[in-house]
Amino acid sequence: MKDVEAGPSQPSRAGDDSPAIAAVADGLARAIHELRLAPGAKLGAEEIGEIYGVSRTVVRAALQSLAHERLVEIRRHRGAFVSSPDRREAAEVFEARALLEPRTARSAAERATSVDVDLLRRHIEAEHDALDAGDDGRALRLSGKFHVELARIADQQTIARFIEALVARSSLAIALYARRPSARCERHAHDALIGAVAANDGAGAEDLMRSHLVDLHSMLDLRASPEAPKGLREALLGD
Amino acid sequence: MKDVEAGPSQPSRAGDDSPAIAAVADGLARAIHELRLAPGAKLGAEEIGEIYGVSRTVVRAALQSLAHERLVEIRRHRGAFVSSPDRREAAEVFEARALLEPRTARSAAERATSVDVDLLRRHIEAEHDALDAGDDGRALRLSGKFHVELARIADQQTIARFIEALVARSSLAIALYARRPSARCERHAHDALIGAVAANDGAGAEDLMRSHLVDLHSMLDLRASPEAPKGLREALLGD
DNA sequence: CAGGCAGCGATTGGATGCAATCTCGGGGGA
DNA sequence: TCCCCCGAGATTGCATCCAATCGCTGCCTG
Repeated sequence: MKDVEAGPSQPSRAGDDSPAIAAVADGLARAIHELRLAPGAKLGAEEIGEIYGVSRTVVRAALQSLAHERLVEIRRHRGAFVSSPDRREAAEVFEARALLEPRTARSAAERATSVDVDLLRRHIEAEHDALDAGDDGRALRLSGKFHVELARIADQQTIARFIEALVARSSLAIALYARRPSARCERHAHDALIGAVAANDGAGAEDLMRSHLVDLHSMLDLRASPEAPKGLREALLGD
Repeated sequence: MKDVEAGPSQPSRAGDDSPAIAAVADGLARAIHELRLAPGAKLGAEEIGEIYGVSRTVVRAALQSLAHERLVEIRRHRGAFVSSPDRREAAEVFEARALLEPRTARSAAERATSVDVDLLRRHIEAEHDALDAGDDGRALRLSGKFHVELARIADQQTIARFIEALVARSSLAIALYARRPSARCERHAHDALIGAVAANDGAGAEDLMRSHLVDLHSMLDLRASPEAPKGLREALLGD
């Protein structure tokens, strides 16, 4: 399972940042992705540095890296916080995914070899295990990694990187705006996608991915107010 | 012209990095975008800090920001260099643009108001001026900004940011692999696009953008050898 | 004379220190 | 009683400083 955890490919920051910076950024990114760090949570530089045993310089670099991916938000002289995208941003993330992923899934299906399919199957297996174990956070992260892996099979590193960022932000959107915390429907969608990929059915994979994204999007409540502090009265009496 | 230079919107780093960092990163990005800094050029931290009157800390942050956009490449203990994408990466950039931009151009055309069209017209005008003045670098940068502006008119900040990064890397690809340095054909393409946008012709804008991107892509020589265009040095030192 | 290797200079990576700014709590005034 | 103002504490931003690593020059050896 560990091979699936780390993934056969971690180009996220391996080529760019220093190992120390990458380690901190990766740890934070994983925590955010698994929703162990909720949107809006404060990320104190000193505290993180103490946890990881590095100086604030390294933490700072890691936070800036994450800020560039819009995973954290840095406010001058205020510190870093886990990004909490408003409904508009969340909608934009899914619009971008709708543009990128279906065609990428088609390419992946057309190019996939048996080892690629095996990798995806192991991925799904780990995802199911996490779901059955009740570890929703890990299941969510693995579910996102599935999409990234698909883009990588499509042999599109650039797009894969975009999708990686979009998937991460999708986690935040799900955390904030999901109607139900259940991510169980992903199971079938990903299974079906693997089927199309294994059969090298490009068109099928494209369609499945499109509908899968529509499902994901419709699972969120992205209408109306971004913050919704309309009236104190309704806010307090309503719920 | 200055309004077009700076643009009505610079969300590039305004919200994220500190002003000093953003200034350095922006200056470097502009120089790279205008090809005043050739791919492979070394970016010494000390020198840049002296130029901008800031410490290496700030320069370092700016370089890391640019590295995250794949505009510069940081090699451990070796320094930062202007990224020189190989043909594969260049092709990927255009694949990604082909996925994102046509649909975005459609949305832009459908949503564009008269002020948006005016903005685009001023943009084109500045681009033509730069071309006539022989300032190919500025023309190239403005030409890219046109695409970003279109995405912004489409009201898609997330996609606009992706396109911004892709356009910047396209400049590098053009610098490395352009068959002819002429960017004159963009003139007509952008003019035609403005026409479709002004007429709120979404489908037309989408088609025009698609063919425009095909033209751009085919203007490059992305076949065969991944490297060794000029210096033995880079060819043998690899990647 | 060519190839390998050790020492040196230069540059980067990271940690610490100081100034600037924001948050939070208490006191005064309306 | 409520609101506004202000001072202390804490945190960030940036500059400076030290250590680690790389490239280069010169020497030695085969």
